[in-house]
Amino acid sequence: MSLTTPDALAGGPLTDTRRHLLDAATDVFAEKGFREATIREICQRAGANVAAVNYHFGDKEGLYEAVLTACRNDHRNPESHLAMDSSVPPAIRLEAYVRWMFRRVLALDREFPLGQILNREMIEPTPALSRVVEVHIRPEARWLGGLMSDLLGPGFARDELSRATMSVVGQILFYKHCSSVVHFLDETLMPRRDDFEAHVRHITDFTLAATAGLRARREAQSGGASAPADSASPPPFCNPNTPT
Amino acid sequence: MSLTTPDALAGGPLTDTRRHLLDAATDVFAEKGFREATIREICQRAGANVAAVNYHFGDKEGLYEAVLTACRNDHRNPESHLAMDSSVPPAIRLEAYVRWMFRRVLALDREFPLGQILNREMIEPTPALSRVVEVHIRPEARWLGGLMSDLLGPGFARDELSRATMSVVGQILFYKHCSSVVHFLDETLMPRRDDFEAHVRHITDFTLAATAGLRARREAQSGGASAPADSASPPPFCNPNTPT
DNA sequence: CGCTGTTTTAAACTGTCGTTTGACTTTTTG
DNA sequence: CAAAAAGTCAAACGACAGTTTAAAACAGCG
Repeated sequence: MSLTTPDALAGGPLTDTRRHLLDAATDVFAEKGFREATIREICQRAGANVAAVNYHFGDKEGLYEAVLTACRNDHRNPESHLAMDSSVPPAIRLEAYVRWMFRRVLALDREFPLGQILNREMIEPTPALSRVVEVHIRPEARWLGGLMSDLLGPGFARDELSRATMSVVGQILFYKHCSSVVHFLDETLMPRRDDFEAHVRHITDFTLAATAGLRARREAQSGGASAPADSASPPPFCNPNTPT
Repeated sequence: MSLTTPDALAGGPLTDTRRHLLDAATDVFAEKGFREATIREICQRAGANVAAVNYHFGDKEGLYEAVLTACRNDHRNPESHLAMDSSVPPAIRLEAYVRWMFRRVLALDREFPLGQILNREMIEPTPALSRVVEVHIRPEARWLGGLMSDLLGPGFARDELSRATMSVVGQILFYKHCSSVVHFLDETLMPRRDDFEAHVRHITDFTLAATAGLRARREAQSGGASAPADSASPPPFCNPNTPT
């Protein structure tokens, strides 16, 4: 299996064509997904030969993995910092998170293609799904689960917490995964730059109203009854292979 | 352009091979989507020759459209009737609708492939998207918008109503569009037959708590202020081309 | 039976995409 | 400087998918 390729799997030196290929591949994979992206288009955008991908990265999958390795999540975003700041009230953190994720999902910031690649990976998973989940999705899901726990208060089981978390991201991802249908139904329904904040406020308010209502009901129910041992149950979205 | 095909666009007589092709194509399109479905597999399942599709339906798109024409929505479902019954309280109708849509989305009933085809059409639209939206999606969206209006009460503008409606279907569709990620994150989170009702109840409760909270806030706000002319604004998800 | 129109069939055609090849050029290095 | 290694390039290969073709099989009917 020792091919002529120099360092197909390792990072290797970032020569010019390597960089150009990585940049072009990042854009094309984000725009079209792994399957619909063609090596020919990537090489054309990179100004390289068709054989360059196989030479530098082994094959198409190797290039895709290299793109995933090169992409870093956008944690320098101020919304991200606000959402992560545990000294901020949960309602404010939720709004900051919704705004942050919504921006990434809708690709309102052009210079951040990882969000698009993650979306593609959800709809049409590739062999790199496990890495994508462990590196990018699971940490964020666990964090959001903690925030939802703060909003809902005690007395909720692990799966109830998980479902509430998924209700939040479901509202956001809907606009990405169903964008063609939404656009066709009524193009004014699709978030634009001028009404983006109204969408953020709706999803935040909808979620806050829901959690407040569920919390009030749970507190009224467990007024005298014994609450389930929630603090003993593991937090949601744990890695089952990492028993930490 | 007069080909040798008998009645490529019209329905034509339902000979044996036609029926077998339609049945096989329905299954394959539902399982793999338009793009990944291959004519060769459809013909193999139908026990027909590869040229049969082009002879009977013109091309792959013609077969797809014929499948869409042959598929009818499942309005004989008891949950559908309960949801549509305007004499039933809105909260009950919402729960019935969530159960109905969830079952279609998750394909818990094997004998109803249209739901899968609709899902594929959202993620990867084909030229048949406009027909699919007008025939199947828009009527249901408008109906659900009316139900959300009942839940939210007066005083909500058209786009607020639309966003609330999309918050509901977003929660449901999430499990379909992100099934691979959810399965990988924690396979116990994916709805199964034994905890399906718990998911239905969560989405229903989450939505009911949200609408109740938003309604209470709106009623408190517009205690003395003038409410916007909501009854004059058109209902959500109207067809902009049909000014009825 | 023989003719006609319809349906079926095996095979080939066309285009695309990932990959490989072998010659050529550039860079590194002893 | 010259040999070796690394990189580039045009061209082709092999697989696959949608479509077409032309001959064969079949049906109805005088």
